[in-house]
Amino acid sequence: MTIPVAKVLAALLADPEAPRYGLDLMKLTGLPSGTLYPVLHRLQAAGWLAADWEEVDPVAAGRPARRYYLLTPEGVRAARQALAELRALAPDGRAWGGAEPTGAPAW
Amino acid sequence: MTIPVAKVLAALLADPEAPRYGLDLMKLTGLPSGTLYPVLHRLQAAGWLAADWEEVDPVAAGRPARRYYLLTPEGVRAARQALAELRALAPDGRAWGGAEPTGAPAW
DNA sequence: CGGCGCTGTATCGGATTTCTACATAGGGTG
DNA sequence: CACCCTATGTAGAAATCCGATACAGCGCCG
Repeated sequence: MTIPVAKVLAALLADPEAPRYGLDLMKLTGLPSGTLYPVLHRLQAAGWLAADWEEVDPVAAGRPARRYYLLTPEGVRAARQALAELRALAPDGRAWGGAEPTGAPAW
Repeated sequence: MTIPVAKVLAALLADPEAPRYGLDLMKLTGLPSGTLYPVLHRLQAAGWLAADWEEVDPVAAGRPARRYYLLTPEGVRAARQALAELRALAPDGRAWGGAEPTGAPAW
């Protein structure tokens, strides 16, 4: 898990039913294409993400066909857990239990 | 910002007055030394972290001297903001506003 | 007294990941 | 025809992570 990957997962998880495409995710996450597309490919390879070409006539639509991405059921589970771990890492209050200060330096 | 860096900042921010040393942070964050020490060095270079050797006689103490790390005032501010951004990225509910589903694929 | 484990800090090098450019390709506009 | 927009994607350099390894001294055990 890296932060760009987490951003992509968060965007997809915002509405797990809604298919997203690359340019869409670039705007949602703020990631450049050179980061986003490799991430999407890796998520596919991991089986977290399914991809399909939009079935549209580019000429009629007046734009290139999009490649739509949707989290797999496994991807939804995994993404939820990954984000939960991230959340645990960045606590709101100082919930960082454990370990009293270990000792004072000489200063 | 990367996740290991965030872990270090979170550990230091749990009690910003408490000086921490390497092995301490390794246990708190779960990071291996090969990750932690470079992170600490980078944070120092960025001016977020101050470091000082413990002034203790290793023989008397029965252990090696520790190198204590403490967030600078700027480091505290920056760390708080960095963690706040991370938190915003991993929302609890689907607070991921903006952008309705952009369109439906053919499937 | 030799070996092992513990505390502590630290570097090296391979693998992974990020990001700045650039590439491609078609449509619309001035 | 030049230029911008949508859209996906690759190449190469730089940053980063992490397992392995290093070093050094102390204490313990047989």
